[in-house]
Amino acid sequence: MQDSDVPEVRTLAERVFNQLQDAIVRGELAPGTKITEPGLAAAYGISRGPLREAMRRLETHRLIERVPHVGARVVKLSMKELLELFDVREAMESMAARLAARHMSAEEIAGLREVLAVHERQSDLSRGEAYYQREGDLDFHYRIVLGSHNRMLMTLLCDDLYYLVRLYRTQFSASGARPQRAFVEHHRIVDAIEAGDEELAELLMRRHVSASRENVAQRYAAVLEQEAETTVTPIQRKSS
Amino acid sequence: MQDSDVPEVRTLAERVFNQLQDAIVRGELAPGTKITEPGLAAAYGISRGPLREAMRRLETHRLIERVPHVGARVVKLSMKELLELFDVREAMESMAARLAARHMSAEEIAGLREVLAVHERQSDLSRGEAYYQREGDLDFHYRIVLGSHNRMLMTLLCDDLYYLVRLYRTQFSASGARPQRAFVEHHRIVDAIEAGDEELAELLMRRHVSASRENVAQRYAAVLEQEAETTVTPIQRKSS
DNA sequence: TTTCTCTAGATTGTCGACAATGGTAAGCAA
DNA sequence: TTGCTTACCATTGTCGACAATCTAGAGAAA
Repeated sequence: MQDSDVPEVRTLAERVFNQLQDAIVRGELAPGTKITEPGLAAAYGISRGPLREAMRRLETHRLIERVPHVGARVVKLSMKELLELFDVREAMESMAARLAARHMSAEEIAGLREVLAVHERQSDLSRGEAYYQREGDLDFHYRIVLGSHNRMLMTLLCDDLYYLVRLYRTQFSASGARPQRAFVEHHRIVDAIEAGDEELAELLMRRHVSASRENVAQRYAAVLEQEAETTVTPIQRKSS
Repeated sequence: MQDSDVPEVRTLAERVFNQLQDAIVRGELAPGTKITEPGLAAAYGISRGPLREAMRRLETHRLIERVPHVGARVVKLSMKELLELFDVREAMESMAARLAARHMSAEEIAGLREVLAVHERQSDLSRGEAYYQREGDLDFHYRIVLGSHNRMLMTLLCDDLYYLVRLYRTQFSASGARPQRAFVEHHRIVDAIEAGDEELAELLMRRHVSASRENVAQRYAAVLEQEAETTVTPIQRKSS
């Protein structure tokens, strides 16, 4: 309550890191944009010292890529990397679901159910609006990871990978596109967790992530096909 | 061959980061040691700028812990965190084994077999000497991760977690303590990979890591019991 | 004797300037 | 015209100094 304009972050570098992270994830800094230290330092009104620290943190979060003595640029995400990300998520989130089934308290499970209810209500209100749904989806996965009570898993997934997931979603502007199926799967996962059935929770989460992956891969193949039709004669528009 | 004294690393910060990483993993910097920036900067003969960058990288690798305006200290590892690490490894390495069974080339598999052969030979020479064996063990897991052909998995496991694994091994000075069983399991895993049997490779790797975890947990319980006997009267040796 | 406060020291955060490296484009030769 | 050389400029890497913050210890009051 008392941290309205009192800086809740203790250091300049941290504040700038958060701002930059937000700007990148929201797409305000386009992928591939070159980042120059004096430029950004001036833009945010700070020195290059804290800015470099913020950039270093962005690099470890894989939001920018740096090469020594050359510079940094916002990550340009490839479909190959997106599919890699799904494999990692499948491995870690299925483990998280297993641990959640083992460790989650009744209160945590109730909170999880609440998230699903809110999720469902909003989806009723705006069926085509994917934004809330996606945030709700991330919220769901987020809470299960927290329920694993495994701090290392939490850090890896919530602090590192989920920002990448959001970035992918904005860059490919790809909605989940399978809302009702995801609903059902989410509920089944919570059921398994509540029953304390570790094996089932793990299996269901694994299928859930895997299905998302297949969905993305399929749509990607479709896009590729479409692009192949429109770019069979790319020479004619090579240069002006 | 030509990089004898020509710096293979492009920047001071990177070199110091590597040196510090080594010092911590080898135990030269004891866990819990307070890190002061002026002190280390003087020790390595560099300014605080590059040193802070190196420390930031160490922090993201979880080798040191920092709190703003207070300072940094070498991580003090708890058994709870070690067990958490095993859970994460189980999740990611089993996925790596699955992908390795799908993607590894004949050359890579041959190299993997070679590692096992060297491993076995050294173990014959010095049965009690756990050092080579452990390095060989890490080499084995390392190569399977590489065989997954998943860059994100490689970064997460090889660049981040494996340094922690080494740190745990030096801090707890705990050898694997189940050499012959690990041998057999390693061979079975390679067999499954060579056969392209994804499911089996994943399952075997999962059991392999899980068995390691149980081994550690069991020995930890034994240590706890032993400590309970010897530390019922801890006051007498409180200070010198 | 114990506890609280306050001061002093040290440490971290931030800044501006200098040195080193890489990219770029102009100029020259073939 | 094309290819290479070279000089310039922008950007990154590094350094030392100042400001903000925290910790420890001395001293006073209960």
